[in-house]
Amino acid sequence: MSKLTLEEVAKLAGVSRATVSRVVNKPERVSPKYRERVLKVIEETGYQPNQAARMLVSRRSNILGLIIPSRADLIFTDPYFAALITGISRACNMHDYTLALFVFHSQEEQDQVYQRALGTGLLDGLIVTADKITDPLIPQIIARKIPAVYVGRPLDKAYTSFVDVDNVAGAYMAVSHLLRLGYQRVATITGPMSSTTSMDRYEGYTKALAERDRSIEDNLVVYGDFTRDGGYTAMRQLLPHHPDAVFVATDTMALGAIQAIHEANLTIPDDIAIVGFDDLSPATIADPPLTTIRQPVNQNGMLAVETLIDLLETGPVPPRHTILPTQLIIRATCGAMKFNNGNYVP
Amino acid sequence: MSKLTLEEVAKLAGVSRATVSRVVNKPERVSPKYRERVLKVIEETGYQPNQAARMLVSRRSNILGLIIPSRADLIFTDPYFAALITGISRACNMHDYTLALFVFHSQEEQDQVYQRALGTGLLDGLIVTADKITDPLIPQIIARKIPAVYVGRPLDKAYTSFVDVDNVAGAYMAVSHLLRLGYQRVATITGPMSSTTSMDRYEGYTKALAERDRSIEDNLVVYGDFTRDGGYTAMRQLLPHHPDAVFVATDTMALGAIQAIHEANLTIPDDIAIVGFDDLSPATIADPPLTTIRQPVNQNGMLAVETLIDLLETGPVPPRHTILPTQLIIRATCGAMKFNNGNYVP
DNA sequence: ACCTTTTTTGAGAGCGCTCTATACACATAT
DNA sequence: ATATGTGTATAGAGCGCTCTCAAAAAAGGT
Repeated sequence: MSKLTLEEVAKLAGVSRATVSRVVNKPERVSPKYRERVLKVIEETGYQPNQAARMLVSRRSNILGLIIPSRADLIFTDPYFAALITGISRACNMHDYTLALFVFHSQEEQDQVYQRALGTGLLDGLIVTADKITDPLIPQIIARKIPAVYVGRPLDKAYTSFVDVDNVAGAYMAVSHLLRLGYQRVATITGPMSSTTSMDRYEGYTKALAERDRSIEDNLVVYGDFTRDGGYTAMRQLLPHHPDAVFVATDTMALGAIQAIHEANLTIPDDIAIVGFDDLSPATIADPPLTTIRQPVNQNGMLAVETLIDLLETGPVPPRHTILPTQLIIRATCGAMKFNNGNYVP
Repeated sequence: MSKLTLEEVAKLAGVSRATVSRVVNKPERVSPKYRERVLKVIEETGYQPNQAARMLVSRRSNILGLIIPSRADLIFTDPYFAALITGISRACNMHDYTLALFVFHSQEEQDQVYQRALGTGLLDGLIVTADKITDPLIPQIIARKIPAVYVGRPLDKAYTSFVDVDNVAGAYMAVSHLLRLGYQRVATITGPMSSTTSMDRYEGYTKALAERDRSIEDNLVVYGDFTRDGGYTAMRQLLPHHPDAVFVATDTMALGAIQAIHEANLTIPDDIAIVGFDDLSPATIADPPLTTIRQPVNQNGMLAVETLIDLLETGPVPPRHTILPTQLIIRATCGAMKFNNGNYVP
């Protein structure tokens, strides 16, 4: 059996190459008679067009790249990325795009990986998690005019499209909830301040306090690093300053904080109340179950892909920004339940 | 600035297209004089060859596909896959291959995803997690003669290359350890028996018992599903039959089992001892810390990639099988520590 | 100095596809 | 009967690269 090409199929169907191409790409533009005949041959031979040839002329690969500029070992253990990748891959499947994954495991790998992702013209577009605001990646993407959508707000709004959740509002909601419940010394464990996500959540914290004329006490603000261990360490720093409630910027860190609180023989929420952020698996596994801010991570991922595909198909357009809402999920760690027979009415 | 092609670079360097191509691909076959000149132009212009054109003629894409035939939501929350993907992506980076990810979220998506992965000729080769032994994927891959390496032993050894850990030996080690410590009623929570991994671990369990002339008690064998909840449910089924030790086929399930034991107001290891399998994050997070079998997941992933690349470069060769060893990691749940002032000497 | 061998360069074909421009039916209008 | 239009098929160019093969240049031998 000779190599199965368009040419071959055309010969077998007794039509020209172009006709077969049309049957494959825009079947409605071929008369039913020929279309049937060609489809039959395709069916029989199991013909599938060569991607490379197709890419070469059409300049489209139907491959999207996902770049996650964080250390790979952190990425895959973090339930946030798990949910995000799930959403992204799902949307890719839905739209018949293939997903290529770009992560690096060391600083040295970074350049080489970026090169591969940006340089080869292999990818139609890029989804980038806008993790570190100083990452050299974003300027490169802009300079090369590669279609990209960021997950999370990058600093540069003018030249970038992104999808994000309303972190400020979410954090504000969390802290307001604690204040409303009467807590006096509301602390926060933030993420690394090199990410806009952390910045925004911190802003929500300050906003909620400011709105009630509370001042920010420096001792009650500790910087974490998004990991469980980081949350643990941060909480231990916080304990000597006797917070009666803590807004922890991620559920994963909250898990560490809870451990630190338990080890100090304090109870949650009676001695210290906790509100987290994310509402992913750690929130329900936590003991007691975590009051938290739910963010639609999965949906965010899907939306990023859909935005990107839209950008791809409609050509250069002004950057598009989508902000999804968050939601307060009340469980046991904020203490709201105990005020009202286990039913909290805001 | 006109389109940056080989042609263009050749013109700027005052050489032929072929020479530039040679500089890019096999620089040692070009005289230093020309090589320098061409490299300089490449440097200045930032030229990068078009992947599509390259693929078309060389029939190589430098893209590997990773197919994980499990529900996507399970994959990304499972620390096993986290470690595996980390290893795989790392090896891909090292060898300058791009990784494309193929997962599906529903049964309907499956076919379409397989089609995309197998049909388009886009991929040089495939890494497949040999999860479900009945998956239609493997026969398809064999039929199409697509270079592939499986992670985990597939049923068909004759036509497949794979890397795996020695699950039989690992499980045997775990159960022997428990028996040596004197436990009388050693139960097991297995994985789903549709996977060779689960089959092998169960075989190790039976082998250890048989070797000591213990019979397998049906009540002490419960089938789990690799999830934490599954482990919890399985343990609750087991409790009425009073096991004094349990070999749980994965750490994640062990987490659920531990929860069930605690809820029954039993203590670990005094009332029931536990040995897990994997030694990934759940093992150290567990309370008490989990005695388990360490398997080199990360390394396994890297090895899979390296085997595949080797296959790709050396052409059709007989299938290659690699089995990595496992290791017993003694922590608190097996009770070994308490026999000897916290120091276990086997 | 000339011929042979070896190394290096260049010309040209062609990978499999898409797409534009052109040719060709066939139906309808003149 | 010829002109006009409409839909549909084909011819042919070309996407950017690699690779073979022949030509040219350099090196070595007598």
